[in-house]
Amino acid sequence: MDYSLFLSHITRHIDLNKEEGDYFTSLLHYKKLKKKQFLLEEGEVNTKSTFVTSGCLRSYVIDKNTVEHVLQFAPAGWWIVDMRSYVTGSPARLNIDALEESEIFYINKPDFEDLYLRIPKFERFSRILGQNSLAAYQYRQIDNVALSAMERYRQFCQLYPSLIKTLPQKQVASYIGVTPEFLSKMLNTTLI
Amino acid sequence: MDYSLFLSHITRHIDLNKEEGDYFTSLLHYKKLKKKQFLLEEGEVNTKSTFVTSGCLRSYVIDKNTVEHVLQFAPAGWWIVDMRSYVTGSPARLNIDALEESEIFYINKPDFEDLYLRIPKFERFSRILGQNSLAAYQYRQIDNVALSAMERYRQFCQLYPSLIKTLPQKQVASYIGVTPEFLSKMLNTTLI
DNA sequence: CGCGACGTTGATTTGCCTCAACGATTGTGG
DNA sequence: CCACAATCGTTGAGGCAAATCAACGTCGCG
Repeated sequence: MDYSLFLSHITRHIDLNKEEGDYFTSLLHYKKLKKKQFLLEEGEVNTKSTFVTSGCLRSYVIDKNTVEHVLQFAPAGWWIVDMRSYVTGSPARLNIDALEESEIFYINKPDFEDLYLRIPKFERFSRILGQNSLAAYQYRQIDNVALSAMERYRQFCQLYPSLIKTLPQKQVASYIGVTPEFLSKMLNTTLI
Repeated sequence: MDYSLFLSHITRHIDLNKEEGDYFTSLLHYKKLKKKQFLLEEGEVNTKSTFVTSGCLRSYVIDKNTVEHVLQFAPAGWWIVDMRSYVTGSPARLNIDALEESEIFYINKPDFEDLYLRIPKFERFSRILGQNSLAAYQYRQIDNVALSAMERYRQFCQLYPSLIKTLPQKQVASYIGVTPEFLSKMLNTTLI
């Protein structure tokens, strides 16, 4: 099993010796997801932290008109979770599925809690990860309220230059908060 | 100086003995803010973590049409920070000011970093705080994309029953993402 | 007292949505 | 390996939620 991407992600923030690394990887579960396969469905409890090693997942809600709204894309190297459900054990509002064939590692919450006690350095790791995620969410929120649809699209292209090439346009539309029809018109009429 | 609200906030998540509590409070700076006084202005670097003990602060952006968009309210017992600026040292996009006369404690970032090394339990505290904040931001984002203006207003009333009574209506409008005129019409025409 | 901030109401505009139809591409089962 | 079904992007007509602009009454405060 290839843990290298995951371990290098961890050791960007904290140092691990061999024993600690081995203990950590012993907690990991590997899973391969087919396109459209669900990792979490609305109403279930999100009991694991998931790290993507290949492919691309997404989290999204479905509103009362059955329209999907993408909250996050998670290509290789990203975590994805319904944090409220994970922290409180309440039913998830988010769905998480695979946009293409993908590989993930996940850790069950009780194992992660043990890990904090056994190797307290992981508290630091999660603290840093949480702060970075929070920074991203704050700024996404700012963009959503302060920018026009076209500006949000440009922002998205800047932020995820690699995703823009592979993602179906309707997924991008859902992420930036417009209909696929509108995004299409926007891209084909705005010549500037 | 009254540290009780702050300390009880901390000890909800981690235990502190007297010595640890004393060291922690020795890092705190007290400040009283007048109404409309700024704690952070766009372009500055957010170098401190701020905890509110009385009154109410807000963070907001100003878009290119000079319209304010409120990202967060911070009444007593809440933290407030431009996390991207705090983490990376980049110029802040957020403004933070006081909606009324308020009291805060802040900790400078280098002191907080030392605190993590001196009392590693604070890594755990910040990890838990970060996860809770992340949960809140994810769900706010969901509400913003999946709910109508009226539903967002109701959601706000549920979430901040105490704020709704004291806050000027235009601040609430800005938070839920509509103009003050529209919120007024919405509340006076919808009889249901 | 007088000024500025706030809430309200009306007339008008607009950014984006809805619905519908169509061609191009992808993928899948017979 | 082909045929058919999905899925996707595009385009047009029409509609609606919310914004903009403007005017006015009220209140709190310096």
